[in-house]
Amino acid sequence: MAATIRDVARASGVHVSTVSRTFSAPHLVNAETRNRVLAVAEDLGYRPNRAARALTTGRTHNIGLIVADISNPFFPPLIKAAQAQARARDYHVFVADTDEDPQVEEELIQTLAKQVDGVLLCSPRLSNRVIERLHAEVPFVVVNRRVKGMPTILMDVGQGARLAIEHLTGLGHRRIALLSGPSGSWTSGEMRAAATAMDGVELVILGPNAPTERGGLAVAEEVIASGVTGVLAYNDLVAIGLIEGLYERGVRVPDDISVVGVDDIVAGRLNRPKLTSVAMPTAAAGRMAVDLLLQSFDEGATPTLATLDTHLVVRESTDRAALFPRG
Amino acid sequence: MAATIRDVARASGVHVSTVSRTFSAPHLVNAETRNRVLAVAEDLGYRPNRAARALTTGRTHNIGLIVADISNPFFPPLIKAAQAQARARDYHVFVADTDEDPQVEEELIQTLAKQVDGVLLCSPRLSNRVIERLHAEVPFVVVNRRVKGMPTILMDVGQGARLAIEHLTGLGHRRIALLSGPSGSWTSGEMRAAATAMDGVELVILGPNAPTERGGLAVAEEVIASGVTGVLAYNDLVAIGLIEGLYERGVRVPDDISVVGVDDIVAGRLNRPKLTSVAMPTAAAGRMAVDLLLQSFDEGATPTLATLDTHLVVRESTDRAALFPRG
DNA sequence: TCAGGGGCTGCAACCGGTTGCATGAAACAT
DNA sequence: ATGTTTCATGCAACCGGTTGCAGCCCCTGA
Repeated sequence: MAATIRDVARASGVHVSTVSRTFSAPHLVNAETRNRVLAVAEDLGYRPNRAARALTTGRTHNIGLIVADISNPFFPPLIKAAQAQARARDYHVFVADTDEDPQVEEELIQTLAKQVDGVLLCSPRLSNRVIERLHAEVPFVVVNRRVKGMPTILMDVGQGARLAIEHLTGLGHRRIALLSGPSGSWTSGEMRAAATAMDGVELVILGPNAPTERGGLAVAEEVIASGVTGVLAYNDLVAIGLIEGLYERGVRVPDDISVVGVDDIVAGRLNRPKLTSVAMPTAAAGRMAVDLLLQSFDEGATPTLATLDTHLVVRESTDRAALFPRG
Repeated sequence: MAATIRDVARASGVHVSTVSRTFSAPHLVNAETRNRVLAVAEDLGYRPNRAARALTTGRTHNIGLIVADISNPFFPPLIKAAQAQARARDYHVFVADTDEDPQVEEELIQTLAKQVDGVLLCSPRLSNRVIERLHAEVPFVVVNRRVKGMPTILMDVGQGARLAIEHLTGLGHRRIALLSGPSGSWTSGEMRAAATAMDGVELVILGPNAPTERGGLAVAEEVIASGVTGVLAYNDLVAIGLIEGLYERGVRVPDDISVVGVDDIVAGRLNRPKLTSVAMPTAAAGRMAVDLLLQSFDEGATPTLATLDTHLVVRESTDRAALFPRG
């Protein structure tokens, strides 16, 4: 149905190879010929068939983007940025959602591997060992996980955690809970490492928790029982769920307990109380991940490691510690 | 690098066509041979190359999914469901985001057209005329837009709007604002049509508004000026933004003004006040859209139209109309 | 005048599958 | 014993591009 390279060749009186070169190596063809071919192609509505091109070049011009859960508001800005960047580079993006299941994640990588030139692994739940094994099948860029020998983008959530805890101690909080995330999460580990390394804080670690508002709701009881006055939650969803759970039990935020989230998602900005949160540079990470991946195709470049800064956005969910904390 | 069909053929002592048939038409090959081939294939880690297959069959086994804005929480559950369903059917999904721009939407469809077997158009902003023209290039399933001659999935937001307004009038509200959405939005038109057709309501239509919390914030002033006591917003983001805007101006929800949203996104459930909202069956729509699309490949079936019910979830953002309305 | 070289184009093999047709063997009917 | 099916497999063309190689033309320098 659609015009092929041969149609264009016939209509413009040149050989198919000339048409091919007109598109993939324009400098090799005479300007006059090139223009004629382009005109005819335009006229016929010709577009190179990517499948055919992929067959000979071995390049699909597709990339895969694997996230734990599209519904987690942390990811869409990243996906959006990655997709826009890819499009600007003439690449298309397959998005896949693992439902937080490492098993599914592995399968997805396997099936995607032959379909794409590379994969963006965002906040993977797989172990490093498995990731390294799969790396033999397809190039990766890993976001928010440190895997040796692979291009990596990290958001410095350890720094963010420190800022959050300093903020809390600055408000007089001494006993602080850290709500950790899924066990496979690098982010969670970083937060924990940063938090435990800090002085002047009694740290209570609760979790692992599901990285959802449900996870926050579920841990509210424990938070109250732990006697803390400040909480750093794995992410904003957990923070929001926690606030809800506390509220249901008559504990108020920030009056009784201060809560800090991570990710600075829109919902947190709109919530009441507005959430104090560690902002993550997700859009920048998405763009950079795509560029790093494409770059890794061209050169046999040494894998880059980029660390992006995070910062604390103070809003209404944190306040001075109560003088007489609840028992 | 990776094993090809010829490697498998050589290693199992049969012709490539037999290997091919083993995978794509198993019933045509002797059980014994088939098992041998499968064993060898397994052994070599052979996986059919989709690009090559696409070249001869004309089927890519990919589908495109186009949404206005991935960051709009309405879409992720739909995307997630569609992607899971597609995967179950051995299809992969390209997700693309148009940034609410009809121009970009058209370009995306054009470039995606050759790469996929069909496209899911979710809440398109393009005109029906353009959609019909593009339909010549690639099969569509349209979600939340009525386009003749195409498989369509509608969420009955008109019914939802009626339920919302009945709910408000039942609480004593007489003068109600409808915050309309983007001009290309079918959903917005349906809501408007349903609302204007209702008796016993003084309807004030405001907009079009951007379908974001920013859009809601921006229209707060106008809402107050209009003297309404109840509001039906284009979606939850607008509703949340509006509540924020009203709050900034000292108008409280639901005490002074009642607000109903649409979509029933998670953020709305967590917001305070928790949002009364029209719930949309997004996940079901996503699954069904995929099935309708695949179905449209096989049979030259007459395009189906499916209408999915919506329902009202009453929470805290609506209450009895104030006896002495402001204004 | 002729060798050498650069610029442009054509030729044809190739990428990894699919599929209509031919072939051959076995099974069955007559 | 012969003709007819049926079943399984091989053969080879084809999908729509890409690319190494060869050939041609024309320009340059000796």
